[in-house]
Amino acid sequence: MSVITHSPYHQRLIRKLDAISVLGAEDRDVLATLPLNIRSIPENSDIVSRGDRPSSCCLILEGFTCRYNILASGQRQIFSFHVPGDIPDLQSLHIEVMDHSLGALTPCRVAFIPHVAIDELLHTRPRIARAFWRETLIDAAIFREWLASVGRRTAYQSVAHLICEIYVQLLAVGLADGLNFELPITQEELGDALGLSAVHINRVLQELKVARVIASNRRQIVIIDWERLKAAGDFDPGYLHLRHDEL
Amino acid sequence: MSVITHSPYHQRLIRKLDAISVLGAEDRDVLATLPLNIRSIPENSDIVSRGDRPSSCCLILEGFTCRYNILASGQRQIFSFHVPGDIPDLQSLHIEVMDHSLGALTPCRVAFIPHVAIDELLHTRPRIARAFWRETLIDAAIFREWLASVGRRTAYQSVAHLICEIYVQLLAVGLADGLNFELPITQEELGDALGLSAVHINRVLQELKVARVIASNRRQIVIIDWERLKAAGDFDPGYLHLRHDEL
DNA sequence: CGTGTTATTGACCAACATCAAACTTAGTGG
DNA sequence: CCACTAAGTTTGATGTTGGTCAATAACACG
Repeated sequence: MSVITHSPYHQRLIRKLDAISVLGAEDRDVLATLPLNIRSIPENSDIVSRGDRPSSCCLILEGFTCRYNILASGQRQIFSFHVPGDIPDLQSLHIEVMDHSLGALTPCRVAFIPHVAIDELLHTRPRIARAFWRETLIDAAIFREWLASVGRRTAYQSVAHLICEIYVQLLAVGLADGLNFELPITQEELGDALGLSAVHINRVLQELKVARVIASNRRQIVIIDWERLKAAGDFDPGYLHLRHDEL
Repeated sequence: MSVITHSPYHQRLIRKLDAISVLGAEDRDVLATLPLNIRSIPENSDIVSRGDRPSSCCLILEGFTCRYNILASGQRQIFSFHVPGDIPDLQSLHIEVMDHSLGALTPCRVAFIPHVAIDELLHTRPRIARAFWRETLIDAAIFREWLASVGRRTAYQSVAHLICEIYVQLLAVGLADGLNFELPITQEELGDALGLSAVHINRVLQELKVARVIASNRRQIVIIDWERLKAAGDFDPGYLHLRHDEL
C-alpha cells in the first residue's frame, strides 16, 4: 500500500484507470505526480476544437463533456459523452491535428496535462502505457456500439442502450447513487448523439416512462427496472471492458 | 537505406505503416523479421469471432475483410472494411476478449503474428509502438466518421462518402489503379455498413451512376468525377491522418 | 416577473424499409 | 458448350419510422 496522499483530482484519474486496467501501487503514485493545469470551462464552449494541434491532454474533473463534429449540412453528430476521470483527447498524443471538437455540455473543471509529462510516463511505466492505450481502445469499442445503435436499433432501443451505457460508466467511477444519476444533457443533445430529432427523443423517453422502465425529472434519471432497461436496449456491458462487473 | 530484402508479405505491412506514421530504415528491417503464420481463409467465414481471446493479431495480405456484430434482432452492423496491409484486430493486444467478429468478405490470405512477437517490438522500437497505437487511433477516427454518416447524412451522401474512403485507403497502399478499383462487396454488405437496406443501396448507386459521378459493373468501381463524388459525400480525408495527401 | 431555453404536443410529410417478383451473373456438372 | 442453380441485382408497390414545422407549456435565471 502506498503512503503517499493523492489529490482528489488525481484520484479521479486513478479511479478511472483502475476501473479499466491493472495498475500497481507505484503506478498510482507516479500518476499522482502528473502536473495538472486546472481550468474552469463555461457551458457550451469548446475545450479543444477541430483543427487544433494540442500539446496537452484534457482530464475531466467535473461536468459533462462530449466530442462532436458539425457536418456540411450544419447538423451536429455527437460521438461520445465523457464523465469525470476521462481523458477524451488522449489520442492527441499520437494524432497531431484534431479531427473533431471536445465541448463542455455543462460548466466544467478540467485539468490540462502536458503531452511531455504523459510521454515520460509512457516510457517509464509500461502498465500506465498499457492503461492509456487500452482506454483509447475502449473508446473505439464504444464508437462501434454507437454505430450499431444508430445503424440498426430502433429509436426506443438506442435510447435505452445509451442510458444503460452512461449509467454503467458513472457507476464504474462512483458517480451514480444507487439507481439514480444526474444526466445534465438536453434532449437535443441526446438526439445529436443518436442521429434522431429532439422531438422523437422526447416521445421515446415518454414511452420509457409510461412503461415504468425509467423515471426522470429535471436532469435526474431513476432506473426503475434495470433488467427491462437492459433488455429494451439490447445492452451487454462486455464492450466497456471494465475490470469489475458493475451489475 | 536498408540492404535487407523484405518479403512481399512484410512489405504490405510496412507500406501501410509508412502511409500513416514515420518509421526509420531500421524499424522497417525489424518489422520484416516478424514471424508470419500464413493461412488461407474461405469467403464468408470468420477469422476471429466475438468472444475469442486471441493470442495473435491478424495481418491481411489479400482480400477484403470486415468487422461486424450481429444484434439481438438478428441484424448485422458492419463497423469497418479492411484492405491488405491492415491489422484489424490489433486491439486484441490490450483487450483480451473480442467484442465483435472479423470476417472474410472474399477468399483471403492472412498472416497471424503472435502477440509476444509484437510486444517485443513495442518495447524495443518506440516508433513502431507509436505507429501501432496510431493505427488503432485512426481506426477510431474512421468509426467516428461512419457514425456521422449513419447518424446524420442522407443515404446518397453516406454511400458517396464510403466510396471516397475506401478509394483513398486503397490508393494509400497502392491498390487502386488510377480512378478504378475493385470493390468486392455486395450491396447487402454496403447496407449493413451504412444502416441501410440493400434495396436502397441499389437505388442510390443508380443515382450516382445516372449523375455520372461513378460507374461500376461487376465488382469494379470507376470514379468519373472525383470532385463531385467528394462533394456529394461531404468527404474530407483529414480524419484518415495519412502522411501524404492522396488527392 | 419577464425572458430565453428546454420540453411537450399535434398535424403532416419524407426517407427509407419491406415484400415480392423478375432478371442477371457466376459458377457447376454433365 | 449448355442446362441448372444459387447468389446477387433490379424494379415496383406499399408501409412505417422518425423528421419537420409550429404552437404551447414548463422551467431556470437574473
